[in-house]
Amino acid sequence: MHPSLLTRLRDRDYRLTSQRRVVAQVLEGPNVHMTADAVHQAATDILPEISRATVYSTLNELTQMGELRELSLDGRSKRYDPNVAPNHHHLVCDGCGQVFDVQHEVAPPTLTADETHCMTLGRAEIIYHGTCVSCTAP
Amino acid sequence: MHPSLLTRLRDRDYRLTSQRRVVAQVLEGPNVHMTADAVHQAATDILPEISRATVYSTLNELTQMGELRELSLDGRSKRYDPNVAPNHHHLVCDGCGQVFDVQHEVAPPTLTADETHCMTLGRAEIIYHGTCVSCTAP
DNA sequence: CTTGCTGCAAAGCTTTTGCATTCCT
DNA sequence: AGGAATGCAAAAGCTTTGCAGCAAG
Repeated sequence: MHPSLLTRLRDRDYRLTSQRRVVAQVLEGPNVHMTADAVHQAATDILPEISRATVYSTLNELTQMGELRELSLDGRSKRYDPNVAPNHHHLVCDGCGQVFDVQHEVAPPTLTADETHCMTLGRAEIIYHGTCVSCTAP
Repeated sequence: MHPSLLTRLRDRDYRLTSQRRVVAQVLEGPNVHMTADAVHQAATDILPEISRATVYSTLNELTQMGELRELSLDGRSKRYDPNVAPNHHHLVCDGCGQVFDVQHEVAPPTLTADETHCMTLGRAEIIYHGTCVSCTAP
């Protein structure tokens, strides 16, 4: 099992203010893919005076540090994933936007030399699109 | 070779007004992944009085019809791809946002029964992240 | 005549920014 | 005290919407 987000942050030299701790706390757990707004709402329940700007800037810092992964799944708002394991992908309901983790053993097909267009390659993510049961019947 | 977007639209019963024709024209060609704003700008060069709202609504309709694919690659603005072939994926520069097509022979790994979470599966898209040559050296 | 498309402007949602204040060592 | 983090409010970027006018069958 991988260490939790909060544990990882303590192990780095990252100043854990109460606001930052609450943001990390809210993002803790498996299969968590919250929008910035959802994080702010959940954080507000614990720490009522936390501001939107702080939530946004914390999310951006953690993403920058590699402790969160930013997901652009639907063109609306970004989602934040505390699971940064490799070969970890997503299944999205195109109806309601709900997200499930998909953990594979194998990596996606590699690119041939001319397919890379001289770019330095980073990770490859797979987005599986689908429709969940609630969104099927109208 | 697949028929072009404009050809496909003519073959359906889609009313081709001058505005819609210009939008389709601008999106014609290989390796095209424009934002709505880019489409509007390019369209304005041809048809100066075309409005933003019309461009947006046309893009949404064509996406709905399955003639365009909406790409959420970077959490900023959506991009529109006239190439709707299967096993067609994307390589994105995380620096400048430029996009290249990637055409594979094989499909991504399939999901096991419990991985689908009872969802009806649609397409699977792979996003390869990387850094292009211009974005490498600071 | 009737339906649908367009343009304009306004509103909506998400995210970022500037600046004064507060917090923490 | 001094540097960093926070909150507030304003601004910025992207997209949708309501409505009046126009075009086309």
